[in-house]
Amino acid sequence: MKKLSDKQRRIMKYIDRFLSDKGYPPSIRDIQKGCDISSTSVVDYNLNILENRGMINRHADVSRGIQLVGKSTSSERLVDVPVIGMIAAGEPIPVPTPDTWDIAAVSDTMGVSQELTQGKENIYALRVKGTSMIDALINDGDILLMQSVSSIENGQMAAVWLKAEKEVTLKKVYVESDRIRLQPANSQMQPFYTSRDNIEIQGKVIAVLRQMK
Amino acid sequence: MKKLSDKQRRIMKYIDRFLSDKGYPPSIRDIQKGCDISSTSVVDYNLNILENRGMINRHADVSRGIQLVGKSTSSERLVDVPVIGMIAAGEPIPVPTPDTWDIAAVSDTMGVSQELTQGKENIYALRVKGTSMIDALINDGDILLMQSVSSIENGQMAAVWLKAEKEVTLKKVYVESDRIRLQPANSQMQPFYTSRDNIEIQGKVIAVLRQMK
DNA sequence: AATCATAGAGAACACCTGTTCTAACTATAT
DNA sequence: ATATAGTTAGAACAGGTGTTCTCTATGATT
Repeated sequence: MKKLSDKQRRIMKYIDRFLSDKGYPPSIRDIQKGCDISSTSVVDYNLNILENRGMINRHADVSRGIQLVGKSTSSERLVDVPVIGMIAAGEPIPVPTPDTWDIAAVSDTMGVSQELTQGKENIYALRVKGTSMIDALINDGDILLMQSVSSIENGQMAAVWLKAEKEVTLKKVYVESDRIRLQPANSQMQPFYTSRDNIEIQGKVIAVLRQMK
Repeated sequence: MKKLSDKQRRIMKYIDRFLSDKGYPPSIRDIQKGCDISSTSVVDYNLNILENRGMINRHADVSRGIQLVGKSTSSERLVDVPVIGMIAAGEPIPVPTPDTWDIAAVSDTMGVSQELTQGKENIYALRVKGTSMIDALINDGDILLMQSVSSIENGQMAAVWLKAEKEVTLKKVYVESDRIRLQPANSQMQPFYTSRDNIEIQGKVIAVLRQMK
């Protein structure tokens, strides 16, 4: 794929800015003026190239019928996730309640790109308190994106409640013939074994976010 | 504020669906057909009401010049960040070039919530290759959000190139009287000391993203 | 020098589209 | 019944807008 010309890049940029600025796409003549191009036909010419490259979609005979591909109309790329509480070693994690999913009823939410949630449903977030999950490469203050699920597949990272030990831990869960193997994310560390009825899956870990101060 | 009429609600819904469907706003006549309204003037009439109520913005004499208010802000909450390469222990990290910041010219980008970048400029992303940064609680496959800066403050996490050792490491950097202290994020681990002219700050770490499979 | 692909200029056409005007039709209150 | 405000119909106008056509310019290749 050949590189875009300078003019084509300017046009892409202009459409993008115009769109997020005004909420509707520019006309050919808007682009002409905005990018300082001499003729509408030149704009048309370059738009056709951009369409062939798959950068935009054009709708014939529709005024301002330009669509930026990949920019799936803004709001769908951002998901609001409820932050329902803390997670710490010694206490069970907060469980999502029915009105957790009603963003309007939740006090604390955070915006997350859909690339991160992969379009999954029933996502919530937890703040990590304490350094007890260092072995999962998770630090104090990190944020966990969790999915509320009834069961998980082998090898997936989950928040697991250990009944006997009365603590929650983040591990990759493997069901073996007669026991459960809990494997830390840090592969240098040893797995932990326990019985099937000592554990309770509290949620599946989708992603970890850490923000530096 | 009086309630919207049934027709006005239908129009709002139609504009919303049309917009997220096609990426550009509907014309008056699109709305007329889509909402089964008898005349363009009726559409115009109701659009004026919706504008007075602050539900939409209209731009005079601009075809498809309808803007849904409230929807425009969501795109501003998402930032597109260029992913400019890999980071591994034994090699210097890719350096942002002038056209790195031109999203249209970069092949790989990812959407990130502005809550994460805190509105900072000059943000780029790196994929982590290998497990050499376990001591910074960073795993293979993680994504680093970096900021291109000329200097950093004491205690901030940075990607540091160690000239003598010929490797890059992620540490909190402290300038002490006669030496540099590099402190791992994992507080259980020992700091590393080196001389001032053995290091080269390659970027400031803004955030870490980890996605589970 | 001749050829060809790529890019640009300018103008004109035909349709799209916002706007406006007039007239008629409700519904409610007087 | 009368008046008034709110809503609807239909048509027509003027300018916006995508498209197309012809001609020109540039630059690499033969």
